[in-house]
Amino acid sequence: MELKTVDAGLLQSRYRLTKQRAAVLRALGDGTHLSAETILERVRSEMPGVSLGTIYRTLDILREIGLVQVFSHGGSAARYEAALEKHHHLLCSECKQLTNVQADGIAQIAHDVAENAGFSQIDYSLAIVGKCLTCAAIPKNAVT
Amino acid sequence: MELKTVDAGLLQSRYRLTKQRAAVLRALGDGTHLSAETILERVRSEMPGVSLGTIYRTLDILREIGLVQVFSHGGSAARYEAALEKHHHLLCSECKQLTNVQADGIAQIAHDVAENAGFSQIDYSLAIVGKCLTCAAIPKNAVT
DNA sequence: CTCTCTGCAAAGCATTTGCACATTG
DNA sequence: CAATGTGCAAATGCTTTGCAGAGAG
Repeated sequence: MELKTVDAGLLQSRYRLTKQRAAVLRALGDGTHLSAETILERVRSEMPGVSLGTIYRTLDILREIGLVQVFSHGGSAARYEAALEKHHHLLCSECKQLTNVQADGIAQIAHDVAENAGFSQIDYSLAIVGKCLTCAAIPKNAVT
Repeated sequence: MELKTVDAGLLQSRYRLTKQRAAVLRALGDGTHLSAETILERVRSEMPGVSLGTIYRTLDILREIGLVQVFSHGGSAARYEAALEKHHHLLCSECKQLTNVQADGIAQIAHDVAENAGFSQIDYSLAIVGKCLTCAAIPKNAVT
């Protein structure tokens, strides 16, 4: 992801390009599925004093503009990542590891269903949950 | 959904069939996408004094046994419903109304992707988010 | 009778928000 | 300079939990 593209995205919107927002974008650039807390740490490493509130506010704006994709499924903290290309998520129910996957055909189905219901501004996300190879190999009573 | 089936499900497990659990099952029987709070109200109408903690504990057990399906997407409260048949969800981003939809073809795709990754015990859920007809008709600056 | 469950209230966690000051364009 | 963004800390909302007494099998 080019930072210029990102900056442009921000600039085209009614939002200002601040140091903090640039830092959040940089933090997102080289990682996937980061929690707000992790992003805060990354941003603080180069800019101490940034607050968690700002991280959340920024992430929300970025999501609104379409630069960030959020994975929020189940009770735990949401995960954020740069919106590079549409993809879906494979989540291990045991170790909670998230993997990006392509799943062609979903777009068509989702749009059909949504348009049929009269919905507009359609988005969709498929979460596939299961037990990954590694976790499947671990006996139930294994001591961690 | 037959209550007997449900009871059997509970009995087959290591869990006891208490008045509260039966009441939660009854509350779920004739509704969809209920929040824990709503379920609490319903249960209390016939059994005052039940606590929210018990509702959550019960719902979690029912989910574990497979009698209840949970929809938990984004920040707001989770929604619970009896696990009748596999379906997906259409969520209005404005009014948060949830609708069940069928989406054939997803099962195949999800299984292919997951098996390809070596996953087992596969489950999946597709959430389609958009703006419903009603909300699309409301102008942005409408005064509520 | 023993083991599990419940109500209560407090705690926990992720996220949001009000406010006065700092910063951007 | 006017409008927007930020840090801080308190508030919120949903969910979980410890505990002592109640209930199921």
